[in-house]
Amino acid sequence: MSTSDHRTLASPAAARSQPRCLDCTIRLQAVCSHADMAELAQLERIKRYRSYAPGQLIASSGDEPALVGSIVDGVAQVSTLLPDGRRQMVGLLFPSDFVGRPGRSRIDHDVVATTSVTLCMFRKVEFERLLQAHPHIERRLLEMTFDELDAAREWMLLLGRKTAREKVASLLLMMARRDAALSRRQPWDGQRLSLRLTRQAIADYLGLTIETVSRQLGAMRREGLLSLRDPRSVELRDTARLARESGDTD
Amino acid sequence: MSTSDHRTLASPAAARSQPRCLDCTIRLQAVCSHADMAELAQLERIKRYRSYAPGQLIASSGDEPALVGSIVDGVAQVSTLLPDGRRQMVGLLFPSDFVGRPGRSRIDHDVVATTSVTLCMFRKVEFERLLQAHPHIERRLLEMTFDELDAAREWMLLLGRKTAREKVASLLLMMARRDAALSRRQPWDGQRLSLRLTRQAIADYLGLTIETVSRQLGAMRREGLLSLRDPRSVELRDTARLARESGDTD
DNA sequence: CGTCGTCTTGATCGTCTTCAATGTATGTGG
DNA sequence: CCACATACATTGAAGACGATCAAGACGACG
Repeated sequence: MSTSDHRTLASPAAARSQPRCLDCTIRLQAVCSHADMAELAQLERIKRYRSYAPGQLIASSGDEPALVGSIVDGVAQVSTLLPDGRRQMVGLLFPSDFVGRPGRSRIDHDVVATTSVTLCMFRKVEFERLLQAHPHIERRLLEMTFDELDAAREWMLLLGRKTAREKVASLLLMMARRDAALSRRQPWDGQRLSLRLTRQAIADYLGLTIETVSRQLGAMRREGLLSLRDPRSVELRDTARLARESGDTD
Repeated sequence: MSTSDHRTLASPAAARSQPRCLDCTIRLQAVCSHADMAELAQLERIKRYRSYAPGQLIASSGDEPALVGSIVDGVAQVSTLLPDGRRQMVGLLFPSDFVGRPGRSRIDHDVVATTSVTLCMFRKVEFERLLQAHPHIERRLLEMTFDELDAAREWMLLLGRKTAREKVASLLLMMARRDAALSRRQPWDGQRLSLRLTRQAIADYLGLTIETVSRQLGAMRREGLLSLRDPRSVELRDTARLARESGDTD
C-alpha cells in the first residue's frame, strides 16, 4: 500500500535563463506549437521560467493556482490521494506537457517534480485571454487534452485488468518507447533506461506495492528479460518477450 | 475475468423526429451549450438524429468514423479490450456527453449502447469546419474534455487503490449522485436507483469479476446498506454509511 | 416444458499484500 | 576514519482478498 509522504512546498528556485521561443526545445510539441510569429511574440512577452528541485511540490490538491505552463525539462508526477493515505499516480508529465487548467480554478491532484523540472509559465488570467484571442493555441490545447485522456484510459485498462507482471512490463515498454522515439526508433535489445522513479512512485503508478514491483523486476532479471545496472537503471535484454509479457499483444 | 462479447453492428434505426435545438433537452449542457443563435441555426442545418438499440455497437475500435455527436437520450459504454478478451470500461456516457474526436481519425475504443440511445450527430468534417469558425463551441468541447479527463483520473484511483467493497460503494454513490443532481439534491435514504448495467458491465467498469460484484451487493443487502428490488434496481438504505464505505471520506 | 441469459452462491486456489528482517548507498558528526 | 542515521530497495514467510471453477436459481420467451 502506498504511503502518504509529505513533501516540502518551498518556493521555486530563481528563474534560469529563458531561451527565446524560437530556440525552445519543446517548440514543436508544446501548447505553443501551432502558434504563428505574432502569437509567439505575445507568449514571449508574458512567459517566465521557474525551476523545481526533485521532490518539490509544483501544485497541491485544493490549490487555486494562478499559473499554468509547459514542462521544458524534467519529469513531474500527478497523483491523487485517498483520505487514509493510499496514493495513485494518474499521470506522468514529460517535456512539452502542459500543467494547469485554463478556465478552472481548483485543482484536485498533487503535482510533484520527479527530477529537476523547469517550467515555462504564464499567469493563468493572461493565458486565458490569449486563448480567447488565438484559437491556434486553444486548438492545440484540445489536441493535447485528447492525448492525455487517451493515456488515462490506456492506464485504466492496465490498472483494472493487468497482472503485476504485465503492469511492470507495460511501464518499462512505455518508457522504452518514449526514449526510443526521441531518435525515431523502436525499443531495441540493449537499450538502457533510466527509470527516474523510485520504487514507491512506480508502485503508485501501477497500483501495486513496492515489494511486488521489486519482486517482478527481480524475476525479470533472473529470467534474462533485463538487467538492473542499479535499482533505477535498466538494460533491456529481450524486448520482444517483454512486449509479449505486457499483455497488449498475443 | 471479463468476457469478450461480440455484439452486432447493425445499422441504426431510422432517425426519430428531431426537436429544434431551442427545445432540446440537453441544450444547456451539451457541446452546443455556449452557442449563440447564429451558431445554433448552423447546427440545426447539419444535425441528424440516430437511434441505437441496447447492446448495439455505436463505434468499434479501429473504425474511422465519419460522424461525431451528442448523446440526447440513453446511456452508452466506452470500453477497451486486451487481445485475450479481458475488457475494461473506460467511460460511461450520459445525455449531453459527446461521442467522437474532432481532429482525430481512428478511435481505439468500442462504444456500445447500454440502453436505447439517441444521438444528435454531425458529419465529422462539417463539425470540424464549424469548430474552426465558432470558438464558442470549441471552448465548450475543451471544457467537456477536461471533465472527462478528471472522471478518468478519479476512476484510475478507484481501479488502482480501492477494495472490491469500496469500488461497488463508489459506483452506487456515483450513480445516486447523478440521479439526485437532476432534482438538485444529494443522495437520500430510500432513493431508488436503476443500474441499467448488467453485472458484467459493472464488473468491467470496476475491474472485478461478476461473482465479486454479486457477492458485494449481496453482503451490502444483508448488512442493511441497501435492498435489491431486482438485480438491476437498488434502493439505498444508508447513504451515510455507503459514503464511508466508498473510501473517499474518513 | 425446455432453453437461454443473467445472477447468485459455494468451495478452492493463487496472486498480491502485509509484516518483518536484511541489505545497500549516501551523508553526518564525533 | 568510523559509528550511526536515513532513505531506498530487496527478500522471506504468512495471510487475505479476489479470481476461478462449478452448480444451481430465476425469469423471459419460444
